[in-house]
Amino acid sequence: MSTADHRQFKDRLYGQFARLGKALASPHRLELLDLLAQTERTVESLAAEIGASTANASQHLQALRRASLVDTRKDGLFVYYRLADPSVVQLCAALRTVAEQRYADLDLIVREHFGDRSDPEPVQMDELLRRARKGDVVILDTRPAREYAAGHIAGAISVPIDDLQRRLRNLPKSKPYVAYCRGPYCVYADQAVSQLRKTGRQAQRLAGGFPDWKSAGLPIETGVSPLAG
Amino acid sequence: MSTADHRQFKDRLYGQFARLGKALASPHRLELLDLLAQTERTVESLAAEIGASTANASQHLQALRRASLVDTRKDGLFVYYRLADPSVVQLCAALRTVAEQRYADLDLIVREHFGDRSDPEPVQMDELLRRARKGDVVILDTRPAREYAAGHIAGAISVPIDDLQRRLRNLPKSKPYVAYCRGPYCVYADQAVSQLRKTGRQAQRLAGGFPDWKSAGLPIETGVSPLAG
DNA sequence: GCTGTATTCAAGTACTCTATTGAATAGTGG
DNA sequence: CCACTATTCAATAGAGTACTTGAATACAGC
Repeated sequence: MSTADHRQFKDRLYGQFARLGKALASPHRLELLDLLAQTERTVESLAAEIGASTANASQHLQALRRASLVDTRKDGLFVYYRLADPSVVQLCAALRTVAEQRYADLDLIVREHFGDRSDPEPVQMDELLRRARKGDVVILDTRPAREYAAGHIAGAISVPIDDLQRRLRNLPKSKPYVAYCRGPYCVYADQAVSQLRKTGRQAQRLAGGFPDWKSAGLPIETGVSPLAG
Repeated sequence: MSTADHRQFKDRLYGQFARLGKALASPHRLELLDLLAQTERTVESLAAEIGASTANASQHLQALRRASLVDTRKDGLFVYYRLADPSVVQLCAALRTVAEQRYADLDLIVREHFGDRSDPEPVQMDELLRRARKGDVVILDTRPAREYAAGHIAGAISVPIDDLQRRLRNLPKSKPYVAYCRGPYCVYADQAVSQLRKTGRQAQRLAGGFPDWKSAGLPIETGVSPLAG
């Protein structure tokens, strides 16, 4: 166990950790991970969502795969990418936490885009769980139907944000609403809350998104909604 | 809230997160963060420990500072670097967790350097806490005295690994030992366990290091040992 | 086997990051 | 004020990365 051996060990050890760091060093790759935290998806659909060419998205996805952060599954013509491990979600959450603690810029960017989000206050996850158990709340999943089908908060109904206006008439006016979406920086839930409140309904957004709920070990379901349409 | 606005928002948002990723993309910087998780240190001392030139270490430290992961304090001729926030420790821990889950290489590298660590089994943190409360264990902090002074497990005594051989005669032979150090990939605790067992003592290492213990919110103390010498 | 499509590969250019070297800066102690 | 030291800055060459373009691959359906 010479000094040189020891140095070589540390270089190799931290070299492995840096593989992960390198994979996290690109805005596009981080956005891809956030999308894959919802559900597996094809290259083309991911490329369209992040506003990059298919070839470029494919390259980034392969970089993530080389870093063992994602896996693939082939189905006919399509290659589906998915997160390789639940711990990846927690790694992304840890990144988010540090950024929120330390980057004033982040707060500025978010305020500029969302306006002041402090009214109404978001509902915390444990509070939503309590209210859901008492049954005095309607939980809206505002994500695309595919993502709802791949997993959603137990008891939530699927109302993709683009369908909300059309389906408003079928939603009760008396009950309070809690809307959620992909995560704290996703706009869907904010838009849903805004639309619901315009119609006189009581509505708040959930503090986190579905991945946060899931990795906290709170109750989830999969499959399509019996009320869908 | 046009599509273009939305894209610009996401680009800026993930750009901020990627600042963190970029900072984590270098083996040297990750090693520096692990060292700073123990205590604040000067540039030169960090440079020597990671085996890099002072100028090079300084550059990496400045990169970490630009990413807001570390802060500095000037004292006379020396600049002391320290972690900017406890959440940084948890970010490093999240990196470690994913690497352990996904990288078989990591396990190989560790086995090659440490040999088979499964004998004796490391003690988990909650178990050590229980045993410490009953008082039937001697907790050894094998890190350099400076790091012990900056913070250590409550009740631990400071025996830097280089002093252990010399101080063996003053350590009781009847009690069981638990040694800890900087973290799971630090050799000090393993070396201490090996030396203690050679003298017929019962000894195990702690599963994590001091930063893990601290960020788990378990009891800690600061200051020099009354028994030091 | 042929056609059409999703994905990957390969090549090229522009850009960024890394480590080294030697000089510049800022502060201490005489 | 001077000598000394810890740290940072500046300049460099080399390595690695990002995005684009166009071709190659692999598979489904006919």
